[in-house]
Amino acid sequence: MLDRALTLDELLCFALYSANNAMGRLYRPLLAQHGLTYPQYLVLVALWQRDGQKVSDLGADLNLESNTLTPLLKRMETAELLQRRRNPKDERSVVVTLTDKGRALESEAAEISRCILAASGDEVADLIELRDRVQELADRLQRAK
Amino acid sequence: MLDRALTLDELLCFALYSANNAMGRLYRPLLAQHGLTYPQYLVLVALWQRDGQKVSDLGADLNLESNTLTPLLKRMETAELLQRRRNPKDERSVVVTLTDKGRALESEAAEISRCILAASGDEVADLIELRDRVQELADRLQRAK
DNA sequence: ACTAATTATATCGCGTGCGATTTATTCGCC
DNA sequence: GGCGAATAAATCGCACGCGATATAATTAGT
Repeated sequence: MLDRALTLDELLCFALYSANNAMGRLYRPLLAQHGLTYPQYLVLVALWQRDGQKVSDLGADLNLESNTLTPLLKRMETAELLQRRRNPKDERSVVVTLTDKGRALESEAAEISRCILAASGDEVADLIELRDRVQELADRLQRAK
Repeated sequence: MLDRALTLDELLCFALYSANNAMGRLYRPLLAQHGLTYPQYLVLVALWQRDGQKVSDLGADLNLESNTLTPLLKRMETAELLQRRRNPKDERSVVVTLTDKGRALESEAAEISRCILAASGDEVADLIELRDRVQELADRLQRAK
């Protein structure tokens, strides 16, 4: 019943940590061509799917809070990828909206995904199953909090 | 053959990103009790398995480089978890060795793993299979670089 | 044995993640 | 309608990851 310290290779958390870092290293040069970072790209993906979200909505999508999102979104606003405006109906919240430039990048995204897919090798069906299993784990860990 | 931008839910990279963040949030309070951060814990795991490694060896274990490891190891040295000494045989390299304090923490590690395991829920066999699949992916991404 | 190339760490700057706290706005209750 | 509680962002500080570069030690080639 687990009475010793596990090795790196035995740790699920380390596999996730390694895979996430490796994924980031793969995305970095592809995204840098468009002046994006990895989390900025994820924000764009969320906004392509549904534009005009509040900061807290984006936080729910990405499992992040304003302490991470606010500075990130400000940098993206400076890069003219999106706009941040106080909601007139409720001045507490801030609505995030894509600019033309931010929307235009969507057409480049498929090419990036193709590059990642190629590097991930393997059968697409296997990757999809892996994705779903990892996402289930993420959800379980989230709830365990 | 993938002619559109994927949604967040479709992205394997986002599943990994979420799971890794969630894992970190779960570990944080457990590790904080011992004054550790998540990557510091991974360094300890590597050293418990094999003490007296060079910085570059640790880098190979963890897939990190000196730009990340050097400051991290310095903080751990300040916390008296380990020692950093130039190798007398080759003054370019630095050998990292656990202190008694760093070694002593190994006995606490099993308890931490038990907490994480509990939060990960599910069958242990499933988690092991997931870990291996994620690790395979990490290796594939690493090689694709 | 000199020197260029290589190797091993270290340094620097930037963009996250996140705990802790603050500020601004709205809601709830009397 | 006034006021304390709740809600939404923002701010601050710290520890990563990593690209780019610098520094120091060793090796290789002649």
